Amino acid sequence: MENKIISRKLKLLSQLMELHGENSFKTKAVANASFKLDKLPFRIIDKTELELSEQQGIGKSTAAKVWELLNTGCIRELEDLLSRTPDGILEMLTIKGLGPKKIVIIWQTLNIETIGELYYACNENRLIEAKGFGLKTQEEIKRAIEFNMASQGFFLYSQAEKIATHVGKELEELLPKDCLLHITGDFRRRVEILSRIDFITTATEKELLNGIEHLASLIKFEQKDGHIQTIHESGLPIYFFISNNTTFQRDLLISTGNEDHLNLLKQKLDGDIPDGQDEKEIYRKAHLDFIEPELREGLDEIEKASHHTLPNLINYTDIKGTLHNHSTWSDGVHTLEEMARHCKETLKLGYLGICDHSRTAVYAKGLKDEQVLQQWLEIEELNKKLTPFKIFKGIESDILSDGSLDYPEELLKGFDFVVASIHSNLKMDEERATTRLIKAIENPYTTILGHPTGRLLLSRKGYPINFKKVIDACAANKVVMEINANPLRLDLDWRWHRYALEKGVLLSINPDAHRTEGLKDMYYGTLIGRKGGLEAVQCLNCFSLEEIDHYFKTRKLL
DNA sequence: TCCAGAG
DNA sequence: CGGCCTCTGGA
Repeated sequence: MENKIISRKLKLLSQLMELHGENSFKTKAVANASFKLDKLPFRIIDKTELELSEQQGIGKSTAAKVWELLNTGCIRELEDLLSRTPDGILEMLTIKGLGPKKIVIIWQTLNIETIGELYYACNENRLIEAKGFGLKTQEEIKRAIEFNMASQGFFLYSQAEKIATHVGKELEELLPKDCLLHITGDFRRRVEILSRIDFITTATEKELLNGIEHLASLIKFEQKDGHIQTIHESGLPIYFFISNNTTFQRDLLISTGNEDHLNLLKQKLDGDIPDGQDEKEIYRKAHLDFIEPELREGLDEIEKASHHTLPNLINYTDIKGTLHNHSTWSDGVHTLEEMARHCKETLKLGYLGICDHSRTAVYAKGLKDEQVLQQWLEIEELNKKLTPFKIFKGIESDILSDGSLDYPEELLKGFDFVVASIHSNLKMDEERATTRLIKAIENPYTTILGHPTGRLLLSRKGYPINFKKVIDACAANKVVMEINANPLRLDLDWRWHRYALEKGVLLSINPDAHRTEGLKDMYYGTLIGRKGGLEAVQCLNCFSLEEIDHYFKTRKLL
């Protein structure tokens, strides 16, 4: 990913050089080299240094040639040019529809240097003045910019978590020992995408400011009424709310929110929210059971808390195994054995479901029919070696456009379980996408419906589906729904967990891991499952090895 | 991932 | 009209 962006940048820079009338041989050399870089494993350590690896079948001579091209003077000129190139120009590369060539044209003819100016030009109908741009392209670019703006300023929970942990730890050291510092706000409620992080503290404003000033990662700060606003170097705003020892628990609860939840809570209390020893006591004063922060969304949680029917939320330690993972058989990074040993030895899990891509997914080296049989042999061998740990024979079978799975029945029969998911033809309307999914759900060999909407948070909207119909179909056909635990997906969305659970649908927290480290993503899946109200007993991979083995076997007999 | 085809 | 750039969709 990063490689691609860098090589596109190099391409852009070489275009710019051409326009600036630099030595054309060198320009060509750089253009050539940067073109080849698309295919090379490389990494820029700083602006002047490239690291070329000899692995992955790239010959030494090719590597050396590229290295030389980029090292003999070209880099210096590039660097020079880079310093003269407005930041906005490079940023334009992030807009869909704009590559190096087009950006240079826009820059040269319209003198546009930032995305803002570009957007403005689109609105003023000026972009069509540039050669090669028509009304249609102008509209496309405008739409692309709008999409970028909409997702800009938002961060994935997983990204925010890294920042929050880091800042929290560092700041704790800088504040007086007896100070409380607690994460709060949307983050505490485990909202999947965030526009800022909130902390609350009992430190005084002076102590807090002093601490913040010593944190190099917080680039600017502003004092507001009752809180301090800062911006982390990543661009994520961090707010610090100042509380005190007497009202801390109440302030924590209020800053955690959300607004709907607080309003419902106030109704229960006939007025304002009181203070307490801890949040539990505050809820008790409202005659409510303690409500976990992730459930505080103003949905049915207050109701349930008053009837003592809140779910007993799942914990990460409830997870007994993992389903839906990839290996080197398809597009994974680690071998089946490495994945299995990691599960068994490092994560102490009882089983691993391996679900490499199926034959339609050529792009992901999907398994051909006979490869499936070979993989089964390897699984059987490994199972002997690793017992009592067990690898389940699974497959992530593509749901074709008409809703069918892409292996013949005789082969599907042989799997312990089948994850069915959509990877192609994502642009269906709601009706067609829904019937496509339902047909796959009705397939007797489908055990789990994989990432139901195909969304990628902050970058791709999923295909539109009728959630109720899809969930009902899963209930009717005893199909488990995946909570894809990849922090970019978290799909099924937590807002639909309750409905699915009420219908008796089991959920499964699946990491969709393509490498051993990816298995940890089940942590994010657990958090979002908690937010959705998931209990361990309703989660397929919280089943013990014996239970899940039995589940797969009896399910197939039905 | 790669290629043909469209805009 | 051909060539060019970039995106899309199918395999």
